[in-house]
Amino acid sequence: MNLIDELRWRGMIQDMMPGTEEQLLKEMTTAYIGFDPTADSLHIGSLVPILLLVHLQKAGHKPIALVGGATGMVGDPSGKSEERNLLSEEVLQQNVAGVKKQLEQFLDFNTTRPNAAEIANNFDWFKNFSFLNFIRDVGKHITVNYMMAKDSVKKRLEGETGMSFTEFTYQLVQGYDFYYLYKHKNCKLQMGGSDQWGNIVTGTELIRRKAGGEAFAFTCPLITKADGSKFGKSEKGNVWLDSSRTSPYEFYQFWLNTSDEDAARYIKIFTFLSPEEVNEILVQHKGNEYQRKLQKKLAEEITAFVHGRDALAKAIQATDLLFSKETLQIIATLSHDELDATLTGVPAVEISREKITAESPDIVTFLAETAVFASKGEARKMVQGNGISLNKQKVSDVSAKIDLSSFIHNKYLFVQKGKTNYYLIKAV
RNA sequence: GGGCAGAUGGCCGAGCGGUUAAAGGCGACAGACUGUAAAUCUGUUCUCUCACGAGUACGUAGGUUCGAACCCUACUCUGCCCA
Repeated sequence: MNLIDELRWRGMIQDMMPGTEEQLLKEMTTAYIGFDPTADSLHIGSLVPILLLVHLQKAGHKPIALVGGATGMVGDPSGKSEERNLLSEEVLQQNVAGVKKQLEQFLDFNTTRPNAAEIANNFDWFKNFSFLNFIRDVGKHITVNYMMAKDSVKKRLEGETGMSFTEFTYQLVQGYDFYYLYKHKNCKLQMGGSDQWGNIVTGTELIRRKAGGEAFAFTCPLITKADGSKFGKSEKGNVWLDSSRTSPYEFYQFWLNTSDEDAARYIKIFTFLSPEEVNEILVQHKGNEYQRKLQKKLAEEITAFVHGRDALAKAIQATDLLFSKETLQIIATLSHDELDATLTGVPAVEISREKITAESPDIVTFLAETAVFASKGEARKMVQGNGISLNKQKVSDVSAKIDLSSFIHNKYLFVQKGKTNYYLIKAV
């Protein structure tokens, strides 16, 4: 299978410019994707573009990951119904550094290879590009009529929030990136999410008009969930690639909870499994959905890709322990150190032993103090609503007292909020 | 610079002098059912309080009134139109 065939099979191609496939078959092609430095870590929404670059490199082409130090200063209006707030320069620089570091994990930068990956920051070519020069050199080639026809612009003109000149300019800035990379890196292909199509096409247009060159593009569909809710959110918010923000355990859990319908699509998109392997899993899954082999495989593959095999092993250990029917019995057989090691990544809170002995607080106070809940009121509602378990035992009595005897090994207390959210409380 | 419209809880959106902590929807969380799914049904969803209750809140600051999200004034911000 060639690259495009494979990506098509995986469901990763939405739109493609004519000639793209031929270009990729003809020669080693340099291609790029831009990443927005809106935070100092990428989240799983960026996983698809990352994977596109990885697939591209595996197919023998040369990937460039572009960090938008400059475009991040402007703000992409695509898919946004409102004007964005500008990030300060310091924040932006931190973010660029963080994002860069993460991207480096996923691609092969070994310069002995002809298709070694590269990282670029568009701030490098924009920082000394004056406004006047920009509007003369770049702006002159694209008509306002053309720019206004873009969906991202049209929507905002029709909407009621309007659009600043800054964001209106965005497509030109990004378009120039493509032109610049075309000129200086012989980069002929840009990829991205389907929301980027308009911006990308402005780039190819600029290359055509300004350089008389031909450049190509394809986009992948935005990841959706079958129930229509937003992909990439857990009850704690974004799912990040940075393990200090979202632990491998939480990351693994996120994927494990994918619905059947979604998982069947995701396994093609987010893993490198071959069609045969995927088919086999789908066949095994059918009729045995309760075993959730599909979700497990999905979670394993992605967690290993992002966090490595060791982290995956720990995530599975913790999962097996917490969601087992014999959690308590197993724990009884483990030493403190073994427990600590097994439960890496499970949200943990420490509380002083003296405090518990001295106060033996009621469960509501206790849960509020250990930060499982923000307030007593919230904790109370949840206990009354039958949503809290201590050491796997439902507790619905608001006045229940907590003392050291509640702790396993005199040290560990498992608080469960709902069915799936565990907090480990350690008495120290 | 001038005219017009608007600013309500995480979001959308009703309310237009007392019965409004503010309809409805979305989102979020929980319960039931299940497979740690999905769909469905139920409950919760400003803060504090065991609770009775209390405190804040409808862009900001004043004012009118027994009483204001609702009326008046000024200001701020947003959009539209004109110059």
